[in-house]
Amino acid sequence: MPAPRSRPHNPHGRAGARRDSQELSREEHKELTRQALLRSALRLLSRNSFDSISLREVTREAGITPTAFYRHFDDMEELGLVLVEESFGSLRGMLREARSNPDIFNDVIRRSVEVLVAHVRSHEAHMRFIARERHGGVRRIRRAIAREVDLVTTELALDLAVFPVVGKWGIEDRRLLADLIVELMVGVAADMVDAEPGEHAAVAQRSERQLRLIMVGAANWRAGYLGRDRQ
Amino acid sequence: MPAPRSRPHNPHGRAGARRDSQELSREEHKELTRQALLRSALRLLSRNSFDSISLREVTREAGITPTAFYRHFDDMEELGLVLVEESFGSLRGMLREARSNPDIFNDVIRRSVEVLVAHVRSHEAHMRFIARERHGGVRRIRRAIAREVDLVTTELALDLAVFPVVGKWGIEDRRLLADLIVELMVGVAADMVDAEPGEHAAVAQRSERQLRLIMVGAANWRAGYLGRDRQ
DNA sequence: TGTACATCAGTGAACGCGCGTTCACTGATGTAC
DNA sequence: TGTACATCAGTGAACGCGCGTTCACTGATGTAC
Repeated sequence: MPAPRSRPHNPHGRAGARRDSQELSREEHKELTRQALLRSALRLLSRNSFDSISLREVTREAGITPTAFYRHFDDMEELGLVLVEESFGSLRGMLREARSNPDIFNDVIRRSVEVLVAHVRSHEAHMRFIARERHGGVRRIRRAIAREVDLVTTELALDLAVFPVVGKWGIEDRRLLADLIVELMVGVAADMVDAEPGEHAAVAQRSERQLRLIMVGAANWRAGYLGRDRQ
Repeated sequence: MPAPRSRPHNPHGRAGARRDSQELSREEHKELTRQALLRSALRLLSRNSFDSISLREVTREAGITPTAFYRHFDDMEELGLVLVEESFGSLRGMLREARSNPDIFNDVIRRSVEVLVAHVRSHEAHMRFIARERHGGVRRIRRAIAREVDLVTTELALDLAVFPVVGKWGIEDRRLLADLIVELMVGVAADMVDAEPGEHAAVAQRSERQLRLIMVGAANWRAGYLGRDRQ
């Protein structure tokens, strides 16, 4: 006869079950489980792509039964869309700050790369998810990521207005430049999450130099180069 | 009682079974089936990522039984690696030609973009596969794609030696530039396979202008910009 | 040319397994009085 | 403060299904004589 379990459905059990149940409200407890599901999915996504991980795997990893999943998300796709939001949540703020902070105005390029590198290090799983699913097999997730990348690009294009030379360009040309920079940044993030931690510095240095090359191009850009004659 | 089938295992049956069996050797017939498996996988990969399509789906699409798959490949991963080879096979030759052909030397940028765009149009499924699996969930396939992209980059870096200004750079700096260009090109291919055909021209024009911006950067590049002081 | 035999691409049944989703349920937490 | 009841996060059994891989097989193609 198995010993009776007084608390049969606390997924945060492991070590702290009793404390959880004594200290957390039902609402807080539910939120913890939700976070556990999201973290579990991210963990599985570091080895597989989104459309190949299963609802059951995620719940197993989170320590709850498959059925309980539906208390938190309608299906896996909804969970995936939340992961997209999470992934861009803090990143956009940090990038904007890196560009606007007057202290670092003098070397925006180096600082922007540093911010990105730091973000990739501290949010590795999220960034890998973005790199993996940006062109992945789930249309709605691809679209959600494209929308977020688009927002970052638009913000960068606006911020470029305060820079010398580039600031005098039209918004369309600034967007072209912003698009190029963002594409490079996404590529750098993708390279980093796939590289050994020891290679991070080399990847960062390479991308910084590439970014400088782009800026040299921008600084020496004349209307003719851009094919304005076609507009 | 079902009618007896005189040719029970010709997967190319559909319309031409009799002709196949009369005209093709066993070896040729096997090759046709192999091609059918590869094409079926590509078709499925336009909607899902590699690690979520199943061996059974591929054989169903190809019109053979699951068991027969093993006459052609050890497992799905081996088939995937063949797809990587196929995807880069013709592309590398075309890109090299676009750069070396003297007739087009005068506008290498425009012609390179045109070649890429034409290739994406005519090999859409292959290019989507590359974009999707470049950061996808199967390590060996990621590695195989990275190796191929690396080869393209190395070849471009070598060919850049014959260009004015850039030709005088060291191989490392040329590789940095080549890497930037290839990253942009891969991004363009990924954008195109995800875009409506009607948007292809706009994507191509945007990338051509971005490529010109990079070239302006290269033309005006001085050692100091590159952070040579660190080497 | 015909015959006897070898090869091997493709078949079809079978296996154990993990999947997503349903359902009625349990029992701790929360609320009304 | 205590009691009776409502809520609802998580349970566990059950379902039908598609999966990868095994196995012994079939019969057309290929080869030796």
